Amino acid sequence: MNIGQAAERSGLSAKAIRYYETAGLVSPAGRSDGGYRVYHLDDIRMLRFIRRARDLGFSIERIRRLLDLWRDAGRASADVKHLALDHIAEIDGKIAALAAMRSAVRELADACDGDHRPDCPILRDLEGLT
Amino acid sequence: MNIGQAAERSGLSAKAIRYYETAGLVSPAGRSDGGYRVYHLDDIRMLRFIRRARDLGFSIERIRRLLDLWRDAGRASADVKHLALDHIAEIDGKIAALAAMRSAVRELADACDGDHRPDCPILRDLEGLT
DNA sequence: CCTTGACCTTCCCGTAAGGGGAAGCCCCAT
DNA sequence: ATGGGGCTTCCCCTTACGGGAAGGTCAAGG
Repeated sequence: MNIGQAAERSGLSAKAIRYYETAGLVSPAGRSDGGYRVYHLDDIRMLRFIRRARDLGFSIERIRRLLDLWRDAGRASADVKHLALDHIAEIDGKIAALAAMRSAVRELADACDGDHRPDCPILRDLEGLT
Repeated sequence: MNIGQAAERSGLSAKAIRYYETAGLVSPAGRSDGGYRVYHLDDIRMLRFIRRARDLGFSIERIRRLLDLWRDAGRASADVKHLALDHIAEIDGKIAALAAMRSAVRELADACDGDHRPDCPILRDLEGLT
């Protein structure tokens, strides 16, 4: 099947599939006589794997390692778990940073009347308290 | 003062200051005879404003609007508050997305023994349940 | 006066993960 | 054979800068 069909069946875009190929995530697809990329069911399975991992927020680099483990019948589940825990730690870091910003902005917004007058604690904070 | 001093006093990098200039966030700095950018105390105040806003996660585009309001003596605090609330909504969206990923990955990781054996629910999930 | 070294300038490339779109083949049906 | 999709590669765009090259400027010291 062609890339359009592969995209539809995997839930990825054709652009993304080509990108994964150039990024070395998937090995170059075979080509038809006319130069079209050709995909088989095994490829679709791998593309769906990638899609699910992307949905879970895994980076391309980590997905590369997940795929390596997936293909390695002798893998240790500990290695997979380690990747997942690293990913969680990264997410936690991002959430913490966002939550800190959120509460700071929230406090400023709460202190702001939000009326037609120009006086605003938000701007006063940004101006600097020093 | 030169850009290095301005950077030090504002807490920004010289690169960032030049970037804000090309991005139209700040008006082009005056130049010395030798072509160096020259900054005054007012500029430092604005740069610190930008830095604080960046620390709070505001995008360049929103900071542009914040600066417009800051300079507008006749502004309504409601407009500033609106920008802040928009920002909070954006942060909330990101946090929600990250939290959803986190809990999904967490569940998979919890279900994984993490031993030397190859069997792993994480990979089974990524493979697709269908 | 000259040199050194720190500082500054512009310019270009790189980031993550693709999206958008152009120019040009390929393929199938009519 | 022709029309219209689908496919190809290629290049630019995104965020908010960081890194580094090539070269100009400035102040201090010999």
